[in-house]
Amino acid sequence: MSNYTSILNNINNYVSLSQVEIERLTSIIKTSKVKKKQYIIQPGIVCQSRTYIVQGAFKVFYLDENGKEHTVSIGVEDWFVTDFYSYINQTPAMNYAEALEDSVIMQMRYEEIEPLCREFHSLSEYFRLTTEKAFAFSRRRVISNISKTAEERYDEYLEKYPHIVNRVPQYVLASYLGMSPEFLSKIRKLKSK
Amino acid sequence: MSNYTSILNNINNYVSLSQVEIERLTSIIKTSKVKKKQYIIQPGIVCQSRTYIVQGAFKVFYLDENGKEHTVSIGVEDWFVTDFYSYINQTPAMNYAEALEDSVIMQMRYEEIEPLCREFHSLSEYFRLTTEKAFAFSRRRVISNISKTAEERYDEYLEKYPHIVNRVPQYVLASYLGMSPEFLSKIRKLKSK
DNA sequence: CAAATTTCTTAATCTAGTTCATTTTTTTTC
DNA sequence: GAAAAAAAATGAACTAGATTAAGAAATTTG
Repeated sequence: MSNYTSILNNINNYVSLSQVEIERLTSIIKTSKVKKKQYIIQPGIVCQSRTYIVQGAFKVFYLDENGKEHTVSIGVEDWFVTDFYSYINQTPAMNYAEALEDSVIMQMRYEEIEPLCREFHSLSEYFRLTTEKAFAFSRRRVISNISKTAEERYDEYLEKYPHIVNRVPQYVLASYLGMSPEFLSKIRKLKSK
Repeated sequence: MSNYTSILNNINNYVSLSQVEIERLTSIIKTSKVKKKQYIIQPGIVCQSRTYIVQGAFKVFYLDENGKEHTVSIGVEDWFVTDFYSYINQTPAMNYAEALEDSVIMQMRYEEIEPLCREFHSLSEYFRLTTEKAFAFSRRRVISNISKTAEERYDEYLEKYPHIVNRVPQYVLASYLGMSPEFLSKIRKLKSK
């Protein structure tokens, strides 16, 4: 039933897998459909899998002591959604991951994919290279957060992810960018003039 | 002359290297002493190496259009200092990395360590696992930045890195935490009462 | 160890961005 | 497709934190 084209193409951008590796990898991948508003990660529960988005969109967020929502990340097709802290330490998650649209995901469980990384060098390389990229990207976000104004952060996002801006609710984007939804609304109004 | 104990111990926390792997790795490691205030990374120049801190401390920062300094990261013994974005893409760096103390570092050049990662599975695993950890940590910092007050961020740092707080200039820490030095001074005064 | 330089403190003023409350618009649901 | 629910807009009042400026303390350097 499953079509692995999309994830295998992604992997192929970084390393090449042998036929055996492909078979072993796809054998542990579990494909599923997730309805909008459904959670795939929840606080208190260990994040068991690396989740690749085949189709759809997700937000990762957490609720602070005041019940206020903070968007940690936004992901669409061809991205991974994971509560990394929970996943690598195999400790209960702090965050939710919620489908923003009806989605299709492919999941690899920790107990299966980690041994596979230890077994297959190229798989290890794939995750090394992609995580290095994600890390570099995260650093850039930190830099924006500590040194740019709200408007500059919005502009930056607009330029970098024009295809995502209008796909997620505005309050989710505002929270991702570290500002109130009212303020983002104000910024947008200013721009539209 | 060089003593590799420290970096090899670090690696040993994640994977075990064979004698051959150790020899090949140490053969490409270049040890050097860096005087306080010296730069090991500079804007416009490609970040050529992964740099491991054997002894000392570094700050990574960049200067914005107004010449204002923003601390991207602070590193001490047993940490890596790298402008990751520049390193992985082998494009000119945006940041400076400057020694905060007289330091001893071990460097592995991109052209040498990357092939070694492709050759040796355990080395690839080592960098995969440590980068995953660094990434999870960076995510946490993003969360703090978007959802916590300046005081909460300081408290968090104080709890997490009590040994670093008094080792770096206060204005560097303030900038790392995304606040003005004056405001950090105010927070500290409040606490001391 | 004195002079120079760098870092830290303090206080007054200012502003980018928040909060709160209400209304309008859009989306979802039955 | 009407009613309910969720999201967005608007504006007024407020505040966390920035900026500026000047003096005090600490550190570095010859």
